[in-house]
Amino acid sequence: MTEVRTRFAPSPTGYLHVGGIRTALFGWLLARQDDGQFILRLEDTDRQREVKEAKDHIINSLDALGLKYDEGPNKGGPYAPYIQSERLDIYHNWANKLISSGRAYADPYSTEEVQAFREEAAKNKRPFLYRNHRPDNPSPWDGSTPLRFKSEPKAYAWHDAVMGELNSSEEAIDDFILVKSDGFPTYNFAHIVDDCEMKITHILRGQEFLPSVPNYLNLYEALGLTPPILATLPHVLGPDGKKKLSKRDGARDILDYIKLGYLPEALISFIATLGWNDGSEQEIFTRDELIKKFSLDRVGRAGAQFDERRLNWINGNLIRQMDLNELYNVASQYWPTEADGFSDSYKMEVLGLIQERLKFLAEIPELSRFFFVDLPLDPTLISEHKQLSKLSNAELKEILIRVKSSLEQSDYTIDDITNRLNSLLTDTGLKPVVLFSLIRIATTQAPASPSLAGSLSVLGKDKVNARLTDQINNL
RNA sequence: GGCCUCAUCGUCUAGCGGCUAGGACACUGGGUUCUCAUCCCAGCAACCGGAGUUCGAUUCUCCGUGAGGUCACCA
Repeated sequence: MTEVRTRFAPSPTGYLHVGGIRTALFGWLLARQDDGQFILRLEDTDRQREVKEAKDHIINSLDALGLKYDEGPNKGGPYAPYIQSERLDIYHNWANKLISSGRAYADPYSTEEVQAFREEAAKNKRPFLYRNHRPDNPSPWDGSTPLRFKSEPKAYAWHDAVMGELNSSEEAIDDFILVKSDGFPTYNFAHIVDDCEMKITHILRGQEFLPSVPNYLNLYEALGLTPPILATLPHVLGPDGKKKLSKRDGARDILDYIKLGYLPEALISFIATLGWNDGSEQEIFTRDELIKKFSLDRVGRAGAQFDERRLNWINGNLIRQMDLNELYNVASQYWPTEADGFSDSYKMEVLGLIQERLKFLAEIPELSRFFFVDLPLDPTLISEHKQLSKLSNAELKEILIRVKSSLEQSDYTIDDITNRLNSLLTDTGLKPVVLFSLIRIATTQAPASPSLAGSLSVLGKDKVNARLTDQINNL
């Protein structure tokens, strides 16, 4: 058995979204689990749509997710170059083979003429097939016109590693363009040549290519090649649950998720389980588990809707499981500017308190700001509180004064603060909802915060005192 | 319109002839001395329709229906 060689072959026309990454991930998993090779190949044969920065952006995206490729641009390998625009002579060699075997010919028609054929077919409600207009005696190809494949229409039945047994009728076969008049090959031609040259064993790609597969099979035959294993991945659907996820409809750049503080491991697990599972009731998989367990025949055949809420759950789950030091390291760029100048140990304590409520790292500022800066007094926190609003300012003030005098004597360990809070509860006879809510509001001025004793302990005596005083003076 | 693919809770899915159709996310209710969150418990919620095969169909077959994809000198 030859080693597994999979490839991810995006065209550098923009960023990568969840759908594209999933194709890359599955190929990567296949290669890793078999100790094979994962290849990145850039399919830049459309010079109009090419975006300059896209190449680096794609490479950065794979890198951010830890999907390292063994061969590809910036890396090299035994079948370099891995950028199609640098392989033009290879495609022309293969094209010449087809010309000599009589399986390719110069397209004699202008774009307008072909368009006219197409419209005529549409008017007659007939499917348009270029081969119905195939010229009898085409002139030799001089490269100034498209080179077309001379197809041999027939029905096909083939096996797809995901979809199972597929078949097509001869209407699916047509004379498609191999080489464009600008000398660049089409995807339809170039990918077949490259996959052969690069010894690719599995082709993974989206469902949108399914209607073209019969044409590819026809071309493989004309070239005398055995097709690799074909695997068609169903689309990842957008939020509406119907159409495939697309940049046009606002699909997010995968790097945006990274910037928001989604962990690569969470993204990997989430994306892998979009259409795949191992049959057990496990919900989250580590990278190693995926490598061990992934298989194409357990990939679902229906499109899967992309649901960010599930991603949030996975990410929050992994954040909670992380060791605090480890979390602190990955969180370093997410602190609010107000945190500048605070010590690592202080920030680490803050992080420890908010860890369990983070869904993604970019939430750190809103959840932690009051630990670093005194927020302005917000009277509505009291006036709109269903219990506190019943008390007069004088009563509130009296309670806070007692709190303050007790806490002034605390050593500010969590245990001591907890004990003092409990004593205050019995001494004042107040219900927890009244006493604790008041203290929390006075010391944070935030609608939500971590546990009271923990927050007070981290804030420290000076800040707590000052904030209590401020609240008392403004009642 | 032709060709192709798909179809289980709102969402991701398990199921590969016999199950009270399972799990998770989300949602709702309750508990954990304040809030938000975590955690625990409970609840809500699905086999697109119709034939056929079979003792028995979510599962197999066919026909519908619905959804999507594709019919480029884009990939």
